[in-house]
Amino acid sequence: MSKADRTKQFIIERVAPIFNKKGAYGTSLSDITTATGLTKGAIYGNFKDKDQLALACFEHNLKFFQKGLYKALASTGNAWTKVERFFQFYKDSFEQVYNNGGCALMNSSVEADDGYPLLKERVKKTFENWKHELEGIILEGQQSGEFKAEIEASDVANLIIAGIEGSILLAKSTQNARGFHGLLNHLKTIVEKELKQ
Amino acid sequence: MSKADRTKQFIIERVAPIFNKKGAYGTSLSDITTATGLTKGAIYGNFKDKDQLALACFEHNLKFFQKGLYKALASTGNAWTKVERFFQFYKDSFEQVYNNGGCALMNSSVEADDGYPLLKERVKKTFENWKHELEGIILEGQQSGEFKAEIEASDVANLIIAGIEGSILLAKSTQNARGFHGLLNHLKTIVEKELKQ
DNA sequence: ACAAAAATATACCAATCGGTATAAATATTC
DNA sequence: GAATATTTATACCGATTGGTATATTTTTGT
Repeated sequence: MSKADRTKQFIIERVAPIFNKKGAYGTSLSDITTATGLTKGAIYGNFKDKDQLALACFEHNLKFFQKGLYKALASTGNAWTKVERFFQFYKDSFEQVYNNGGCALMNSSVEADDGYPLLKERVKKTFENWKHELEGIILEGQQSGEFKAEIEASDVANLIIAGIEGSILLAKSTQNARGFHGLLNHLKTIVEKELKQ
Repeated sequence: MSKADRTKQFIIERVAPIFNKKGAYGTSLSDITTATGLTKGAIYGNFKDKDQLALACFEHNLKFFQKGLYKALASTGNAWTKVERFFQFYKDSFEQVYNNGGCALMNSSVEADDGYPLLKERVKKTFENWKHELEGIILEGQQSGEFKAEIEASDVANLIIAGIEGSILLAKSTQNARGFHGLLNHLKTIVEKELKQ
């Protein structure tokens, strides 16, 4: 790993939480130099411009979620266990998400929605990918006879995503972490009823 | 209505959608003067500073939702009809919300979350008020025997809010309006099952 | 350890930012 | 319609913005 690669990584790690909190527009170059202790020269030596750094930080913030998703997916056990592990991941990491500025996907979506076409496309793809993975688990459960055959996997996947994102927004807005866990439990119970035979 | 009041209103109406789309940080004074056709002098003659204008625009954007909420609440009929009308309001106005930059409450929450303490507090209060109103309908339905006595009104209110907000986010991010209506129907069915005797 | 290459710091740029003092123009009141 | 009060336009302010050319320092390969 070259010096440049290490510095790149260092910058991303320091700056990613700030981008998530203040947004790409809201974070200034001086925010970036202060947070890293580096000068503009170093920043622009490693990233072409602010947009590219913002994109790299988005990917970094997303990795956290993707790891959790794939860990749940890769877990042994039946389909419901996987869904359950996925919910558990959100329960376990809520505090960290809360302190990191909230869900990076939601934040980026809101900021990119009416501008930033590149980031907007990345957000879209990530949501679609997320949905696709959840759908996969549900279909798996249907094929094994664990879940009801008549339910629409796509609908339940959407419900889970919308429910989780909405819960994060509500909990963060009202500064109510306990409410988040209650909501997630409620959502899990609903999904369980919809899926299980 | 004085000239100033009319101008204030004119500015708010022109600028509110821009604030909702680009955010308070993201909207510049030149955006504002371009959108209104007025000069800085006129803007600052009617609003103390950009923050005050941003707050006024937030209130304006919110009025739209509040009107829909209270119209559903004030409607005649039993509790479930009110809940149903509330869902219907979101179905009816989704296109407009979509074109206006999404849910103002979500957008403001995301931007204000780590900064803007004044706006953050307004967002929090609005969510809490929203929840309180929904809770009221549910309790009303429980008292009349229309809804199950054992369910927790607060939990269902939270679920409705989180579900709707999450649905807006998902639909807007993936540019899938049909998905929004599907999600809302799904959510309504779930809520119906939870509430009704 | 030395030379070449790469990475970082410094000093600067034009453009734009939010905001204001003042002059001009427009409403309002009588 | 004239006098006054209010509203809007003009011209400017210092500060900050993202970005860059160049000098200096630090890695790296030998």
